[in-house]
Amino acid sequence: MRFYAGPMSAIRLLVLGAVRQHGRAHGYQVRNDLEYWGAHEWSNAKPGSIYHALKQMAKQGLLHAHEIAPSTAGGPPRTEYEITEKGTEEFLTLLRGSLTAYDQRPDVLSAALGFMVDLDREEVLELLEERVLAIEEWRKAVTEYYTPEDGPEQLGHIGEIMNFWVHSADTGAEWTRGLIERIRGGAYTFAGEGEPFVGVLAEGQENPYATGERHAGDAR
Amino acid sequence: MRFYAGPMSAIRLLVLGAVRQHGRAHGYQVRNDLEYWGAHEWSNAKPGSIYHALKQMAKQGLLHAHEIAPSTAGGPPRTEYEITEKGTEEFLTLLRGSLTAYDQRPDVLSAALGFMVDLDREEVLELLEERVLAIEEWRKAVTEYYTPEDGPEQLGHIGEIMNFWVHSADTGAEWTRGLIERIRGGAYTFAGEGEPFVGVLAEGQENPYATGERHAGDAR
DNA sequence: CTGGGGTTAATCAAGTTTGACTAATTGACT
DNA sequence: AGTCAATTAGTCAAACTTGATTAACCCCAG
Repeated sequence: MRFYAGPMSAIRLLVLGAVRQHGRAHGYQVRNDLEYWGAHEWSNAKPGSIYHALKQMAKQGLLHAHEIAPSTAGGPPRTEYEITEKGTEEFLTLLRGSLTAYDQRPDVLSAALGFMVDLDREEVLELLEERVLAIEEWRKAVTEYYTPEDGPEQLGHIGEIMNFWVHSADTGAEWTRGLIERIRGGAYTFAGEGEPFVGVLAEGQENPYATGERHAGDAR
Repeated sequence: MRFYAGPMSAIRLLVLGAVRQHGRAHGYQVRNDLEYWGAHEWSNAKPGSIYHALKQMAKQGLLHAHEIAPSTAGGPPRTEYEITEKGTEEFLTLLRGSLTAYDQRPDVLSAALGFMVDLDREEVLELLEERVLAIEEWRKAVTEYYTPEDGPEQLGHIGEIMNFWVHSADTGAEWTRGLIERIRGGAYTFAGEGEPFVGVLAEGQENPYATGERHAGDAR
């Protein structure tokens, strides 16, 4: 059921999606877009990780690297990337998987939410319904497995750990149901429904959510 | 507000705590305890990470390594570790920080729950109250910062990302309040309250939650 | 016309995480 | 006596992440 073999962080999805929306993008542009979405707050989208992901995915044929174009706006020459056919497939696979699978890493779902409008409304609804089912199954498996024969008191305070997971699963499912309702009710503009929502910064546009001072407490 | 500089994963807290409970432990013992607590399901407590953490923390003086003792039960010779004074301090700092700080990584809180009984009941209550406050502050900062002047509709579907964080924060705070009530109501046995709950496997005791087949769906 | 500060863009070393692998010993079954 | 599987214990290369640093270029105050 795991769609992608390897560490399932959000970075690949984020970078692939950013490059895809631009058509052609260099690292700094990707970095800026992700910052615009606040991704540096809730995911590991830091410069090093972004450049690493770009190179790695270029090596794997998911991106095509256009060798150094001289910068038009100061700074060192830059490498531009375009998504390949294989990369697009990977993007869609990751996106569908991240919407469906419950792996309790909030960054993965957050990233997927940012790109969900790249799919059909109907498909997103199906995927989210599947997500709810996956959460419910997960919950059932966990509670059955971790309940000792002689009652849950046997676990002592350790039981609070399970309690916490289960609570997270339940509230996660509840939230997903809410999202399903909003989408079913006509919210947002999905693929093939006309003018898409613009989520990238145009060349030269200033970033209202620019980085710098942390503003959201200590949350990473 | 961040108590520990460096990647705030749960592994150091888990390993320090496991060694501490044993008094003296080798890597495999730690690995087994963490498995017993289900930590391999909800954290990065995999063999490689555990052995790495042991070595690293020994290098940093948090653990003292007793060089190779011949194994008494098969397998290659093993290195035993004891926690040092510095290590105990670090453990308590990490533990307090993990209970207090809201960094939305469920594994950190889970690990802390497992060790909370190593502190006084009163202190845990204070730390958890502080956690609730931290969550509320975080929420306020995020909603204020990410609300465009011309109304939240401007964000389009991207707003669902924030909505998701905020929902997680709210339900996290709610759960914490529930835990506070249970603890205040006398649940569990904390430091200095007599017979502590035994959370480690004795030498030779079989592990009822032994690893192997994944049982909890695809959750990592 | 120069040199310090900011912006653009990317690199690097150090540390961490991962999944797969190695290796030693026991015990059980031939 | 031999060997095969399971258990015990740990190592390793490859990949990933991080924070700091580098490097090119622009602007403009002095």
